[in-house]
Amino acid sequence: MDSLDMAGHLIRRLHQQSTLVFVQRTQAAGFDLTPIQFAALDAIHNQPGTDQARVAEMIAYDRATIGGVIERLEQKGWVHRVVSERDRRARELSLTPEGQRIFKALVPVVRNLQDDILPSLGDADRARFLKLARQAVGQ
Amino acid sequence: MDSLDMAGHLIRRLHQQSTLVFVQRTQAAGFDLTPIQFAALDAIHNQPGTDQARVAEMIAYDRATIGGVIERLEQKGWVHRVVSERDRRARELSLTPEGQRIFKALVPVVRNLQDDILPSLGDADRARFLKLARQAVGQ
DNA sequence: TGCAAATGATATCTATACTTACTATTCCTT
DNA sequence: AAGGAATAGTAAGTATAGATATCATTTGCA
Repeated sequence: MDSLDMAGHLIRRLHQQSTLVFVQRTQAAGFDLTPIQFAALDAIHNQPGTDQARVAEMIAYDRATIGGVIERLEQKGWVHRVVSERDRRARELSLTPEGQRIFKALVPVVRNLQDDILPSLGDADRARFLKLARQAVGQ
Repeated sequence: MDSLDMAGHLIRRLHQQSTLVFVQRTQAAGFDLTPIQFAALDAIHNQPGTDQARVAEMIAYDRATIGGVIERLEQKGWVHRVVSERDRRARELSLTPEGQRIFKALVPVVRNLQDDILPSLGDADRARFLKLARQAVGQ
């Protein structure tokens, strides 16, 4: 029995590889952010005015951790956070002009690094893998 | 462009799912440990007398974090850690009798939960996915 | 043989990631 | 309209995860 050959371990390795490639490639392009920060930017870009709980839902994240992620995006000056008038519990999120600019510049970089996350798979195998992955996460 | 449909994000979701299933299923069986703690136990079981740097290598982990993982296993009383006589920088690791017992009891539990990590894939698709994953991590 | 390079481990720092508990606010039902 | 349930967010705690720096020890080479 080899625990290193099981689903759990293989997926952990993939995640490791994925995060590493994301950070290295975006840094090489002159940016400083993590994959989850990008996912949050993307969610806010698609749904301006949304709140943290909605962002967490969209990117399949927990409510507790998203606060810190958004806070770091706010500190970078990419995200604006204001208390909602509709619901004073909630904070409405939007990209700042700087955030808009950064996000637009990031999109092609992030798109291009996807293939490098699975470098030892050919195009057909990669497409096959992604299709199965999509199915596995129920999407 | 939908960042949620890209390789990086799908892999993060898989990792999330994988960790959740591992913890839930092992807890249901009466154990309290994380996937990485199990991987470390497995490595030490396979190579008794090895040191932390070797364990980190075996399970593709970084040297800095493995110290904490092993320390928690030591606190649980599952791993014994002694300064090596060959090389006083290194600490030789081995499973305690309790650790041996726990590991043996864990093996079937961990093996059985693997399929639940990818529940929406049929047997054939799961095998296909794992083969591609193995290839992707260069194994 | 001496000393620089390499190695094992720890410490520190940042950032996920999730759980539980708590506060503030809103919703819903009677 | 009142009050309990539900929801948004934060706080605290534990555990990865990795980068970088430091310390002790060992190795290898001039």
